[in-house]
Amino acid sequence: MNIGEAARRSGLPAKTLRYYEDIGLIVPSGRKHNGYRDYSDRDVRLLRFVQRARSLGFSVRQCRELLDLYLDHGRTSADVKRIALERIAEIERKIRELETMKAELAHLAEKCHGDERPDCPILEDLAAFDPAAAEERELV
Amino acid sequence: MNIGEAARRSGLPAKTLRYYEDIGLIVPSGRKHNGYRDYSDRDVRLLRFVQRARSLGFSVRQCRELLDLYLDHGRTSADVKRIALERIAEIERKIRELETMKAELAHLAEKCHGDERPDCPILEDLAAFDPAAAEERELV
DNA sequence: CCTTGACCTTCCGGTAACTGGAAGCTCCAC
DNA sequence: GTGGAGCTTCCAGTTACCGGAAGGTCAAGG
Repeated sequence: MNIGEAARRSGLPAKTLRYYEDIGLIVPSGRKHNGYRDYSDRDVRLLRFVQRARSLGFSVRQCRELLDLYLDHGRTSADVKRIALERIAEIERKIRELETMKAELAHLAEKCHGDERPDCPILEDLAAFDPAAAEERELV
Repeated sequence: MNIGEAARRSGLPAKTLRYYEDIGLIVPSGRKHNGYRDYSDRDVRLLRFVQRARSLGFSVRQCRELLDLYLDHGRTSADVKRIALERIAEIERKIRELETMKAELAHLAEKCHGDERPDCPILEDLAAFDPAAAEERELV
């Protein structure tokens, strides 16, 4: 099938399919006489696999690993689980980071009147930032 | 002062200071006779301001807005607060997205034995992904 | 038979916010 | 005067694509 149909069936833009071919992630089975890419049903299954993995936040590199495991019948589920747990840990780190930012911002926003006057605790906080002190807090 | 000293005092790499000059975010007050960048204490204060704002996850574009407000004594705190609240909303969106990913992954990882056998619910989930059905779920 | 429009091709540039590195100049201490 | 640290500019690479230009292909309709 043509790239457009493969795009529709996989839920990915045609541009992305070309990109995945470029980087060697998923290369269509062949080309038609006219030079058009020819995707097989299997190709579409792999594309969907990657689409789902990407939607869970796996990087393209990780998708490649997962795809390799998927296609390797000698894999162990332990290998797959390890990647998933790493991804979970990564997500948790990111969430903690965002929660910290949110708490600091919320604290500042709360103190800000948000009126027509120029005085603003948010700007004052930004302006008072001392990297040396911040580093010490991090070391504690 | 030289770029190295300004970097130390602001907590940013020298490379970043050059980058900020390139994009016109913070341009050092002048140059010395030898062509070296010359940062003033005020420049360092602005660099710290940006460093702190970046650490709260503001984009460089948003940093520019905040910096403009900081330097505009005719600003209103309402403008600043609006930017902060937008950033908070953005953070909350991102956290929700990550929480969803984490929940799905955790669910899959839990079902996976993680042993030496190849059978793996994680890979099965990825392989069974149906973009049409996923889209319908989204529309609900 | 020709045209029109949808679809396909490749290639190039841009995104955000830097980071790394090469080639070359400057300054200071020994 | 020599060595090393620090400075300069410029170019390329990172991630995962997206937008667009220039041009080939195909099927349907007049």
